[in-house]
Amino acid sequence: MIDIRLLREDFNTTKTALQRRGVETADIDRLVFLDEKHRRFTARRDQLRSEIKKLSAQISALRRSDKGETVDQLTAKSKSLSNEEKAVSAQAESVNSELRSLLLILPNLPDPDCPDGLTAESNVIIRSYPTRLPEYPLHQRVPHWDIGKELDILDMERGAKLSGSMFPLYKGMGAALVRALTSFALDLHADTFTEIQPPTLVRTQTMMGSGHLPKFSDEAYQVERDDLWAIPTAEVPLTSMFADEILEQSDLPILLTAHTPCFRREAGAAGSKTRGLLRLHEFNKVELFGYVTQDQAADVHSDMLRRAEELCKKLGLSYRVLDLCAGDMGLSAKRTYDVEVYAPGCDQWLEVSSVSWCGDYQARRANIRYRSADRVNQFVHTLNGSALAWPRIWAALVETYRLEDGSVEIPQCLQHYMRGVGRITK
RNA sequence: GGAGGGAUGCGAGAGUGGCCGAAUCGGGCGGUCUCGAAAACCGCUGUGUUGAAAGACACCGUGGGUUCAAAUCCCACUCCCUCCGCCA
Repeated sequence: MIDIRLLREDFNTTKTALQRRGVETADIDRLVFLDEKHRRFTARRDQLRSEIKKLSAQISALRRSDKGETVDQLTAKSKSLSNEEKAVSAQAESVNSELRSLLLILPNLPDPDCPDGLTAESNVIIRSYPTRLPEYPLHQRVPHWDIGKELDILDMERGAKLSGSMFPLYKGMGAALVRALTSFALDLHADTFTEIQPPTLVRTQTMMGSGHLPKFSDEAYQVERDDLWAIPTAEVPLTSMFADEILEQSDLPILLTAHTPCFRREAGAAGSKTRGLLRLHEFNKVELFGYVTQDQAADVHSDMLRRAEELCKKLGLSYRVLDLCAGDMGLSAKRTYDVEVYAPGCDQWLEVSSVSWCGDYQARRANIRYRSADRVNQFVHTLNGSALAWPRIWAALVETYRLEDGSVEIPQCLQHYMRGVGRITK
């Protein structure tokens, strides 16, 4: 969440920034109103508590000198103050809880450099690789769901039998391909990122830390019986890994990578954009994550983006990078770059990575700080990015590498991870 | 799943109703001493909210309750440890 003091101390700038993200004026005004009210109540409450404390001390002292009636008098007075304190506390608490719930669904302030706009149409393509989309011959114009069936490496029907639509089942070299991609990526990141294998079912509190709750509860699978949630991305456990901790500045940056399954309900999604592997309830992804100081954020952000792009390049896929506009970014982000690969078979650009700098928004929620050199505690900055989400890569790969005879070539860099197999044939 | 034990500041660990936000030791930081270091000695050293400041208030696993007053008493929960059972 954002620091409420920004609204208090620099109202106009903050309001304008929030409006760029599509926040209603009425909500902003409500926040300011509640903040003032909350401070009034807590001030009164603290004043009452202070008086009660003083009376208690007097009672304690008088008890020893045995002044019965004075003690009774003071006790009665303290009792009535105590009752008032309870009432005021309750009011303060109720205002606080409304304030907090509003704050928890309020988006982060966008980076000033991030493009204006409220919808995906305003996202800016900042580069394409290769600069011009190559010509794809007819044999590369077959969608991956057909290729998967033809080569018997993807069985969406049986996946659906087990779990419903949008749950894929990879088979044979199809399954090996996902595993190869994972190993390839993790090995590539291992130079600077520490590999983590986190739990994939997490507490409500953990989902709150990254910003996935309370606003997006409809998007997540919930294990109600045990009060756990299936993670929609490794970002969730990685964000809360250091929750409620104070790190040393010398520990930073902390750079992590994790391969996990990701679960998304994708409520309401249906139609041509969901065929095959385009949109799934469960998929695998390698994630990059960073805890950094404010000064380190920009470098780590561009390094993560570079890594996502590097993977696309090494896999020989056409891709482009988008600078997301203020209104299209996720709740927690200040600046986001998306990487999209081109899938010639289904003729679509597929988002395979989203690299975000979240400032101190998540750190504030999860209470993650570091002791700076001048011994002042500050919130860390967090960054996350996929590198990469495999099903769409899988799709783009089999479509791009399909040969005239219907077989699919395996890119050189992956063959080592696939027992040396260079081609998937019928 | 059953039985028991525990949770206090950076770490260890006292504290069972009233100057306890918390003894003591260790660690860290600063100083004295030293050519320098070690040792010794002295001092400082939790987090947050609010306030211009002085200050005030909150926090002793979490949430409730009792009381004029709770780290301390009561209730519920969570986590950790030990033993038994079960198990990839």
